[in-house]
Amino acid sequence: MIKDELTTLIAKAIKKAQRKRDLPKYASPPVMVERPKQATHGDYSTNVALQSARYARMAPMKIARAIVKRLPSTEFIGQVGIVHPGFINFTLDAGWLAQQVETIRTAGERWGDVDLGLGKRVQVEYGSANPTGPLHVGFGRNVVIGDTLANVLAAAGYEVQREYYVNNAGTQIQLFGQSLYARYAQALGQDAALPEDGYRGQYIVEWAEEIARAEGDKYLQMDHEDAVQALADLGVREKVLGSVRSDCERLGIHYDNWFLERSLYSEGVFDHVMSLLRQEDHLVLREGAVWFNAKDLGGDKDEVLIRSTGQPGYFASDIAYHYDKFIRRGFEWVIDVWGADHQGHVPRMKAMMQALGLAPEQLTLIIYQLVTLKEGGEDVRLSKRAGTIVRLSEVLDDVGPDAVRFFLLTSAIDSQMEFDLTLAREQSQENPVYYVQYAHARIASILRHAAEQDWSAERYADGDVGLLIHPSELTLIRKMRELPEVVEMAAMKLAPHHLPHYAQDLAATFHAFYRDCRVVSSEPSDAELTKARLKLVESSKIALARVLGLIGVSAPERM
RNA sequence: GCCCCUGUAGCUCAAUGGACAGAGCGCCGGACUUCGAAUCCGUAGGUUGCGCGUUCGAGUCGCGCCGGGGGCGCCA
Repeated sequence: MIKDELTTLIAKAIKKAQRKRDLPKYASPPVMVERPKQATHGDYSTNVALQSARYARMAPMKIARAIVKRLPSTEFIGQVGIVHPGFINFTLDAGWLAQQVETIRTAGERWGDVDLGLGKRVQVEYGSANPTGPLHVGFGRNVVIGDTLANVLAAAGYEVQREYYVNNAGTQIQLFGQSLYARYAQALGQDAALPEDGYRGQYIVEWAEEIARAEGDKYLQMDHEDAVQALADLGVREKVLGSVRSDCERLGIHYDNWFLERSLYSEGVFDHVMSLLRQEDHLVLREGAVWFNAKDLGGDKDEVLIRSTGQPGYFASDIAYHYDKFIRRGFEWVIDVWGADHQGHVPRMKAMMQALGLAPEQLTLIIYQLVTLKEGGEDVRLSKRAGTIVRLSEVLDDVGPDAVRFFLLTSAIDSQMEFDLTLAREQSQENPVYYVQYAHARIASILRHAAEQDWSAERYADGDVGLLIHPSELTLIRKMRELPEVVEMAAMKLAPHHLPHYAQDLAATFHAFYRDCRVVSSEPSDAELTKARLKLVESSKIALARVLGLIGVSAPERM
C-alpha cells in the first residue's frame, strides 16, 4: 500500500540525510504516516520531524527540510510540503490518481482486499447465547459485530471460520425444558406449574401449544425426566435454533459451523481436558466441588468447574470447548464476541489459556457494550426468564434488516448505544444506510441510462482515464482509494464501525461528483470525457458495492 | 467497596497522540427544462462532564472528583 511505501521512503530519506550530514546521528523514532483530516494538508502526512526534534536536538522545521531534500521522487507523489510546526505533507500525483480507476476496475469485487492475514486461520464465534428463547434485539449487536468482523478479516486475507456455539447442556436448558413441559401440559388441559425460576415468556406458551398440536400427548406418556429432556432438545433444535436461523438469514448471516456443547461430553473431550488439568495440578477439591485454580495463573479468583452435585458448570464446558478449538481443530487465533455482561470472565479465560499451554493472545475476547432499549424515551427492562424481551425478528419486521445492521454497526464496540424502538420505527426511512444505497442505485441508473444512449461497457472500454482532472473526480478517486486502508484499520483494531462511516463518506463524495460533473453528455465533442467518466462511475459502483457487502447490506440497482 | 466500559452539537454517534473537533437526524432558508430531489447548496448550533498533570501538541495518555452502563454466584 502507498502508506507503507511512503513510510519506507521516509525512513530511507532520514538515513540518507544522516549519511550526508544533513542530520546528526540519532535513533529515529518509528515513522508514522497518517491521513490528515483536512484536505488542504494533502493525502498523507508524517509527524516524524516533530517526533525527532528531541533526539536530533534540531528544530522540527529544519529536520523536515533535511528529510524532504533526500526524498527520492516516485510516480505516485505529486507535491511534498513542509508546514509549521514541522509536518511533511504529501499530495498524490493527479495523473497517477486518475490511473487508479483502472486499478479498481481490474480488482473488481476484490477492491479493498488487503494482505494482512496471509492466510492465517481464524475462528470468529458469535451469536452464542443460551438457546432458551428467540434472539433479543440487543443481542443483534452481537451477531452483526461478529459477522462483519468475519467479513473484514476475510477481506484482510485471513481464512475465517464462522461458528455458533449451541449451549445445549446445563441448568438453563434444564429449566427451559421444565418450562416447556409445564406449558405443554397446560396446553393439553393438565394442571402443571412452572418451575420457580422458569421461563415465563409468552413464546414458551406458543411453542408448547405448537408441539402439543403437532405431537399430541406423547410426552405426557413418557417418564417425566425423559420428557423434559426430550422437550428441551426439541425446543432448542426446532424452535430456538429455528428462529435464530431465520433471523440470521434475514440479516445475511451464514455460519460455517454449529457446534453443540453436548458433543464435548459425548465425544470425551470434556473428560480428557479434565484429566489434563488434573495432571498439570490446576484442579483443587474444595467443599465437595472441583475448582479451577485460576488465581495461580493470574485470574482474579478461583472458579468452580464441577459443582458438588457432580454437574459441570458453564466454565467447565468453555475450557473443553476452547481446547477443542485450539488443540483438536488447530486454530491459531480465536475471536469470541461477548456482551459486556460477560466481561468478568475475561481473566479466567486468559488463565484457562495458560493452563492449556496456549498463549493468552491467541484468544481475543471482543467485549461490546450492551444496547439499552427505550420505547418513546422510556427504559425497557428486559429479562429472558421473565419473558420481557423485544425480539430481533419484530424489529426486523418494523425497521428492516439493512437499517438494523447499519445502525448496530455504526457505534464503536466500546460505546454503549441507545436504541429507541419508537424512534427507530419513525426514522427507519432516515437511516443513513439508504443514503449509501441510494448512491449505488443512482450509479446503476446512470449506467443504465448510458447503455440506452449507446454507451455500453464495450463502447467505453477504450476510454482514457487520464482525462479525469476535475477536482471532484479526483476527490472521488481519493476516497475510493481509502477503502483498503479502512479495511486494514478495521481488521487490525477489530473495529467494524469504521466501515459504515466510510460508506457514508464515499456516498457523499459520489453525490458531490454527480453534482459537479455531467457523466453522459450528448455533445459529440464530449465523447472521450464521457467514456472516462463512465469508467469512473463504474469504479465507484465497485467500491460502494464492496463496502456495503462488507457491512452486510444489499447494494440495490434500483430503490 | 473493588474491577471493566463510557461522558463530544438539541438527539444518535465519529474523530490511528496532531493542524480550524466532524457526520446523520432535527431546525431555518435555497436548488429539479438532458444522467434518480431517498440528492445537492447554505445558516444556526461546542469551554469535548469538572480539575490537575505528561507532551512541541490532549477529545484521545496518567491521577482525582462527578454522572451513566455492566460485572464481582457451586447462573449463564
